Amino acid sequence: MPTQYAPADVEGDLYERWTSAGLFTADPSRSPEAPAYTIVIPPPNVTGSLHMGHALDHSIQDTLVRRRRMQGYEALWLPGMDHAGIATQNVVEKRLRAEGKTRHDLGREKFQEAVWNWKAESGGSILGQMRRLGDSVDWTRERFTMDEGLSRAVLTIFKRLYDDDLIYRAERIINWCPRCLTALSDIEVEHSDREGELVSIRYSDDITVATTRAETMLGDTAVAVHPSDERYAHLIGTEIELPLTGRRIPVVADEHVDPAFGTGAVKVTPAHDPNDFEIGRRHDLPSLVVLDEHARVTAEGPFKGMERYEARAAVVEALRGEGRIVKEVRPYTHSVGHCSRCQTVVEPRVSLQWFVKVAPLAQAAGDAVRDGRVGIEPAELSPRYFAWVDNMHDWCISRQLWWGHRIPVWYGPDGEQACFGPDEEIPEGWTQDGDVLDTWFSSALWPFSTLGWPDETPDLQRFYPTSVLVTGYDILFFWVARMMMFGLYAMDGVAPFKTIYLHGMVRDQFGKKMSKSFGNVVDPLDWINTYGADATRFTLLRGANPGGDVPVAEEWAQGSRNFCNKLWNATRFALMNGAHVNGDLPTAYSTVDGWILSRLQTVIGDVDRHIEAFDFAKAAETLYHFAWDEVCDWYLELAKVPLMNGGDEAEATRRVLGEVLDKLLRLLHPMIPFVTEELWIALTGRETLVRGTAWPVAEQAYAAPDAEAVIASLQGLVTEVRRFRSDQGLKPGQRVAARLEFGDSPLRDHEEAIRSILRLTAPDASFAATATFPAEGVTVELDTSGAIDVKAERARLEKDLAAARKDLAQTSGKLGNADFVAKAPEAVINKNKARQAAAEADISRLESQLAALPAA
RNA sequence: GGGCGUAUAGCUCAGGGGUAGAGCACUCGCCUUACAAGCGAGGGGUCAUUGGUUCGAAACCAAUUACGCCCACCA
Repeated sequence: MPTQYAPADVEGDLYERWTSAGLFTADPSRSPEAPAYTIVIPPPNVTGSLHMGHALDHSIQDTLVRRRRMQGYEALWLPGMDHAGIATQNVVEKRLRAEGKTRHDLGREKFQEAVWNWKAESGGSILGQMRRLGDSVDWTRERFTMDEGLSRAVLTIFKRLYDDDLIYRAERIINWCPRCLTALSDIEVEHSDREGELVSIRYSDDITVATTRAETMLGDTAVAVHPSDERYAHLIGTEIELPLTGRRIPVVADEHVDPAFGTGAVKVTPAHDPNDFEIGRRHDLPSLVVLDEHARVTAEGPFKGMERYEARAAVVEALRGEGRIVKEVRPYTHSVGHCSRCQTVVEPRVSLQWFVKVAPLAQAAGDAVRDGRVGIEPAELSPRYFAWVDNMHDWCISRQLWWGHRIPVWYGPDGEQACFGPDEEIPEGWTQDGDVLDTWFSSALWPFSTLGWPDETPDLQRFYPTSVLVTGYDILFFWVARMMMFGLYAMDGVAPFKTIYLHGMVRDQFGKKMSKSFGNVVDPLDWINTYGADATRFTLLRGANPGGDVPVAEEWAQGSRNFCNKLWNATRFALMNGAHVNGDLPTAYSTVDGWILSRLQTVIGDVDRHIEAFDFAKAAETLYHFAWDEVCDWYLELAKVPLMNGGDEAEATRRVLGEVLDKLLRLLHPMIPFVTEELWIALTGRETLVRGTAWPVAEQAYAAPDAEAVIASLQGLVTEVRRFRSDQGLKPGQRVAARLEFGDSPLRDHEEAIRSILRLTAPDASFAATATFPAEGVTVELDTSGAIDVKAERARLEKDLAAARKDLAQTSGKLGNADFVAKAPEAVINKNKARQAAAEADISRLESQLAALPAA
């Protein structure tokens, strides 16, 4: 074995071996007594490539799934991709544009063909990247939202919702993207503050209104005031003449108007403003559409054909010419909606669209979490979830796109409309609705459509509901809430998952969001290539504190790589020394062996608890410190003595060392599968850790608090002497003669190990002790050849003395306080008493040592 | 306008009513026979501010200040 771990030499081979042996393949009929464990992967966009967010998301899921697999669960991690309607269509259209074409040049069918071709050719590169990460997904079950099976699920549920009157078509005001030329749902609109101009327009002698979108006045069909606003009471029910148009519009009274805002009078444009649309409905006002799908003015007159911003300026100019502008226009910051795909300012627009009636579905989705059938982790995010499901507007599901599931509604020659299921025959002469469904409609079915629904497949029976949904909190609304709605609806009230685990966003080392424009984006593949998949995963998992975002930095990936290398060398050392896992653990073993076995049990329990609690940072941290600080820094060093000596004790230690590494590698395997698999095979000579290898279970029989206390004491002594050696400038490898007096300290059995670890030799004829200090009940005299650094030694003693005095003052203060003695728990009092006594002893010892020190 | 959250070492973050922790960074010394991707020893924090509860507060409570995020149909 080389002295350094080279991930590239093992990762590809191992992954190939795992998949070709079918180790990730779940089987619904295998071991029916074993519980099922299911995770469906959040399907990445077919246009996408692996970014750090995926790497985090997948590392978490893989950790959960691999652990369950080791625990004997029939574990399924189902991969797949999303067709990502608008995003994918945009990409392909962009490619067409490069050839000077639009999708209309191709026509609908040819365009779809082009998208499919593009998908076949360059889509799904993320799947290859998932292999690089080591995702233990079941490739035999890969799905795509536009697959035949999943499309059937889409049509089936559409039909069912349609028949249940939960889907309807209506003319409503919707968010319209004038660039993508399609309707958008509420959550596809991102609001951000934008500088605009608020202009006040005198509509009549009595009424002035204010607006940031002056061009919409061309579509005004009323002016609204508050019903109890005395200023306007006499005008309610009258009509005024709308400037520039000559149209007469009524003055209506509506509760929505805030009399304290502006003039208390509002222009009403039902066709182009959501509020106004509602006012219009309440007062039966006409909706006058004055902007087309490109947001160009359609109203007859001088503005016709102008683009919206051009029209805005022109309208203001014209009004100014008529003396209608009150005061000057003033800058005004207000929130404006942008298309989440292309950042174009969204134009609210009345049009005929399809909607899901969400009230009953959202109610069920809320209840499932409220009554505890589904848990949200971390729980702090539940209020967000409730706020959303409890206030959700009807969901606009139609998109004026060509890439997606076409709405399964046909229109007959005589104006009839009917929804046909996937297996129904379409009557002659009927034409299908031209729109496609929102891409989130099909993703909402993902937890069961991927398992074969609507058919009662073995997969569906065995693996639904899924165990946990792992995703970023940013798509709680987009995806999670909708899966809840559709899952509960389609699966007779059985929620699609038992737990929703929401992780944070990956950020850079300063906590900044990764963004292309800021230039701080890290490509996980770069890390995988440089440091290995395990190091990449471990870095992410170490940062995954529940409820927090995950900062990462290149240096941290290096640290993780170093950790993998540490495991590599620890195992190398073990193999060089004959460690093995054959046969039962010895019944008799040393205190050192007993200590590490005892610590191992605690670590097993801790890691289990942390993973169950989705606390991957702590699980990783626990193993990192156990492996590095305890196993490598202490156990391996202490084990060297018996291993060198040979004999029965060496035999026992070889077995215990094998045991500790065996269990450690198993515990780490879900997080860092490659290096652990490689090392475990080398250590045990067995085939694989992935399947059929038990996840460790803590065994209380090995708990050994006495051994732990002895080793803690040994560590204290060794550290103390090392500190002296370091202060004295003694080189680590330099042998120093020493005399050790153990008294009745339990460390007396460990003299050989202590001498070995501290490079202490036996005193010879020339021995002249020049440093003496008791630590941990042991007196150590060191021969430093008469050349001790008095200044350094004085500094050391004085520092210790100051610390002891401070300690004494602190404890004495407490113990002299009657309230403290009366009210503090006994354990705390005893602890203080012990500290006080120790401090007193230290002070007298240090003082005499200082006095005995020769002058500098 | 609502909701949630955060202020702890240079950076990123854990912790938690009883002497302040980790990783990285930093200083010093080391190729000590698993590992220099390493080993050993260190330095560094009034735990945001102000009050309260308590024998004891960095931790609990309140207010303040400063950030962050989510939702929202303020013309």
